[in-house]
Amino acid sequence: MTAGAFSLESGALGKTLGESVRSHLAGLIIRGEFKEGERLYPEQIAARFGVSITPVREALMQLAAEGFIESVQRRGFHVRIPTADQIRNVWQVRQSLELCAGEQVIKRLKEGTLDPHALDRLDALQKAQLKNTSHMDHATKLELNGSFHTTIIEFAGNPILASMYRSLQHKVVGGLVQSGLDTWRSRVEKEGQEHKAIIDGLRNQDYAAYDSSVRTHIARSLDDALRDLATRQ
Amino acid sequence: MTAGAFSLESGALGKTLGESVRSHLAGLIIRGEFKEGERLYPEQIAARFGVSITPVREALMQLAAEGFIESVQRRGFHVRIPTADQIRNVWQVRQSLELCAGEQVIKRLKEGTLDPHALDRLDALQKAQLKNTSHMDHATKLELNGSFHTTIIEFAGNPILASMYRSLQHKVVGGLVQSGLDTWRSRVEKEGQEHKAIIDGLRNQDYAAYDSSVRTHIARSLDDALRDLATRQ
DNA sequence: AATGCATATATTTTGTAAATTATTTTTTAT
DNA sequence: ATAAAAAATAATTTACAAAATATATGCATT
Repeated sequence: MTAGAFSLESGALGKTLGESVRSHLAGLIIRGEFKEGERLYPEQIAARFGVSITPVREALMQLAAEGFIESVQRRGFHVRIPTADQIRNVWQVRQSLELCAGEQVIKRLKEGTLDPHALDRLDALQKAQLKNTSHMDHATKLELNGSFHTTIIEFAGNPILASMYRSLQHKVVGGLVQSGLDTWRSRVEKEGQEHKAIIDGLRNQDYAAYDSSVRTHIARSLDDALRDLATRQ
Repeated sequence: MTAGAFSLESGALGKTLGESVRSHLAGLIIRGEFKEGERLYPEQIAARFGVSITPVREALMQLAAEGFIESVQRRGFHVRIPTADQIRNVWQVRQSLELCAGEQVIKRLKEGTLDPHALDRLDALQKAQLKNTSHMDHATKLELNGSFHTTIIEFAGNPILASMYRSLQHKVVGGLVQSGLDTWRSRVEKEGQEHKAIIDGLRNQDYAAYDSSVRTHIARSLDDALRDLATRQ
């Protein structure tokens, strides 16, 4: 009877309260609303959202399982601060999964399970990235960049691979840093060329070419990520 | 079946109740105590363990996040029934991660970060697998088999890779089937040879050889897994 | 007087029980 | 036989209680 008294905005359609809290918090973390290493107090969050502690706790544990935040026994939840080694490790696995995806995409192209026109979406993404970089906020730029890789992963047609890749991305959201615009612009150029090489590898169904362009791209991307991390300190 | 008391306190030092319940349940699932697709009722489990529902729910959600079981909104928790496609997908990612690990292990051997004697542990595991297969229960056999691959993953020195590999293994525990002893014996022979080839690839620091022996092994292993699945229906 | 240890207190996490909400099944009426 | 309504079942959430940890305070010792 006292139902619907709370005002936890946005699509709470058939979702549980814990789920709503989870997606809200994930959004806040991605937007960098919390400082790195900041502790998240269930009680405060509960008060902020106008719900009790249980669903908040549920959400926090879920986020910890997904790698968004870190949970220490009896010592609460903290926003992850990835170390250089962790970033290297994530990039290493990322490379492995992207190689796996490409191998699969090429296989599917060859056996006709995947329409070659699907690759046009990659072209579109690559071009969208090259223009309009100035009036985009950090989150959008990162999202656009991420979409390119996520799309390739999706084309592999392996949901388990996709979910693994996603959870990998979550592990570093706390470490993504706002780079200066000048830095960004030169990066976009390189990234554009590298992405183009990756698309070509897929389109020509040439795994060797795909393999080497992915490795080049990942290596450069790792360098940038490590540089960003060092800048923050 | 016996509604006897489960001693959760055993060695529960520093662990929370939810954690104890989680590991107990994980053990039960691995041992095949639950039927495939069986629904897990929090209330029943709580009664069985003599605790309240909250820690049980916590454990179930944790297990769902790890891929042990499946959770459907408002419809409870179920033991996963992997489909043939899911098994294929898992094996595909498994292969990718094992290739990544091997590449890293060889790199570490070359740069001297990993002692070549570490590989002796793989020899030991391989030999242990070949003998004493008759008086081992299913779980032990699977564990021994799994250890071989897990050890290689560990040698890569990438905790994130290791945790991904682990969660991948969880995704199929519900689908592991008790094979007949005769079937098993012939399998062990093949597996032994394949594992030997994999070790050789690493020891010779020959990635191409490692790559092809892993692919051969995974392909054969996938065939067996799919055959097991088909046997059950 | 300063430092280290021990105890006490306050804060936070974890666990319980009960209430609420959603879903499924059964019953009843058309 | 079908559809609607009510009851039963089970998941979710809340509020409250307990357990555990960190922090602060005080006393003793050097």
